Amino acid sequence: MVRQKIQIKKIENLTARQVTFSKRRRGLFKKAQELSTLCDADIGLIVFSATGKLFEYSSSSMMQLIEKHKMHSERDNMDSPEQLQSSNLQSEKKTYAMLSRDFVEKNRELRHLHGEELQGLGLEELMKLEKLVEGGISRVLKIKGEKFMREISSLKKKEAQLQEENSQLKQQSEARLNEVEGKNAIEQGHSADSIPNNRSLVNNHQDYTDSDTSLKLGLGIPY
Amino acid sequence: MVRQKIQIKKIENLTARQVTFSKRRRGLFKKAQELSTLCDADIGLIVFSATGKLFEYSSSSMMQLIEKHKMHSERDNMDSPEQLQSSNLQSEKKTYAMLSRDFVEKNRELRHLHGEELQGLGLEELMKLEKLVEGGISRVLKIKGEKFMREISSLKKKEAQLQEENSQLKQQSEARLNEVEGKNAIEQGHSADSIPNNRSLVNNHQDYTDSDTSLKLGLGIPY
DNA sequence: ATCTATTGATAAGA
DNA sequence: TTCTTATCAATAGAT
Repeated sequence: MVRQKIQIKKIENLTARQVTFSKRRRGLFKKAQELSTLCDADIGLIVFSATGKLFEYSSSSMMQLIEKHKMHSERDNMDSPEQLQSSNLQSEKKTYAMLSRDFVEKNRELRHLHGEELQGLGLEELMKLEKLVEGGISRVLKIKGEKFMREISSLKKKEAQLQEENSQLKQQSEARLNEVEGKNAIEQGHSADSIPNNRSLVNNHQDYTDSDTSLKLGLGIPY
Repeated sequence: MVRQKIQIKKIENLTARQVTFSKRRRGLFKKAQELSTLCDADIGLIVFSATGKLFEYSSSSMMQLIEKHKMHSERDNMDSPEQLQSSNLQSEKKTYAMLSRDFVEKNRELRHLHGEELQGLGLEELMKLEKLVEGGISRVLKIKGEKFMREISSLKKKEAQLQEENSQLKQQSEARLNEVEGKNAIEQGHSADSIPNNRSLVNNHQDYTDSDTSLKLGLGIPY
């Protein structure tokens, strides 16, 4: 189709045929892959060269694709009168058929809920669908709202606790400052370089059990 | 690849996707047929659209081709010692498993879109779901709105037509009244009990072709 | 393999 | 769906 247009008939020259096979095979596989990607299609392509070599492409699993294909062709052909097959096999086929029918159905519903393929529907159906999707979003929003509320209230609780702890720590700190100053006043002149109050600021609920502040702290915080 | 080069990724617009699917599918089948003819290759091509519709091409018999393919893949994979099960059965089992897994998945998604089984989901997932359902309802509402608009405009058109018809019928009626009165004036005394104007009000476009009113009526109303 | 002149395929729009 | 048209992509023939 280029330097000179070619006829679509078997290429007699072996070399030319092999070259063309290689080139066009690549082109074909590429096109198959593109179609599968662009249009979300499930594609299987099997090519046997004249020499019997196998080349294949499939967008998912060739096996699955072939099974799916079998189901389809069976469904199409099976209104024929000769069902001499084992009932086991028959029931399996029925199961397949039902599964695939159901599958197609569910897919359609899914696409509708996603807002696709709506052009063919009537006003009645669209309004039903609207109710359905509305119901869906309202429930989604409800759950989301509840989650947010829970998260917010838990955060508020934590905030309150932290503020409480904070103010109590301030009181504690001031109390200690007063205490230290008092002691310094009493011990004035006895030992000038003593450092009696280098404990950590928190984790001291056992200390000063006579202090109102420490008591509240120990009760209010679970961890 | 044309008016504008496109990215090879899923086409999001449904209509565009369907159109592209249709065009490229044809192109792909043509290329497959050409390769088969030119290079004497045995080719099978199976395409499932996103909606589950099957399209297929094969240069010989699809069944034969699939059998041939099975033999090849078996030779490649089955050099293991234990081929207790027929590969046929194995592949069928796998297909079952995949189908049912897919089925469960789709059902879960459906229930989520319906707003069910949301308790286990995290905030992130819920927000994604909200977007999804929002997109769905907005598309549903868009289509519904368009339908309503079309219906409304068609109703308005009909209303205008009916009003036009109405006013013309009024004119006609008055014209006839005048005519009758005129005739009565002329025929006064000749035959007192004649009833010359008891034809139906509508469906008389052939009558009074010399009357301006009737002429307009005949032109303006299509039925 | 690589190069290109040409034909073929096709995206966008009607 | 089908047609048209402007472009991009595939590829026949040569090297």
